[in-house]
Amino acid sequence: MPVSQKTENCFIFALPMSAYDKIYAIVQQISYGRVATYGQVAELAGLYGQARLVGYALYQINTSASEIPWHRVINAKGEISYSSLRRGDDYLQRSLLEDEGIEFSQDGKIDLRRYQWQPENHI
DNA sequence: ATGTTGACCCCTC
DNA sequence: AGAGGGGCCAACA
Repeated sequence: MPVSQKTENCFIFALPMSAYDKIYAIVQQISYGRVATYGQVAELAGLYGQARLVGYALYQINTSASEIPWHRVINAKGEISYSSLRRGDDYLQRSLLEDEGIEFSQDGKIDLRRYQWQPENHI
């Protein structure tokens, strides 16, 4: 029984999903009080090397009242990615993370060794 | 149909 | 530690 290309790309999910849906599905799993990096989300979604796509996917949702914890995604340097395009949502992101007990260093960085989310191993 | 732009990442000086 | 460059690819003009 040959496996279709789409199914093969989608190692966690039974049905084919769009790249964005894969990204959202991963972000939804990030625990309270923890953070994941864009690259980490991409890789877990089966999109290795496409970290930029994660940023773009989150850009689509952060203004709407979404149940996706978009604020728990930061860059590989442990920083919030600031951009004027975000119209203040980047500053909101820091505030939301601090509300979850995450501490920032003086230069605005999060210690990934302390706060990075480790996904549960699935069988 | 190109060309440009990013909430990115990694490597090399 | 900071800059530069290549890779990535959907969205947009």
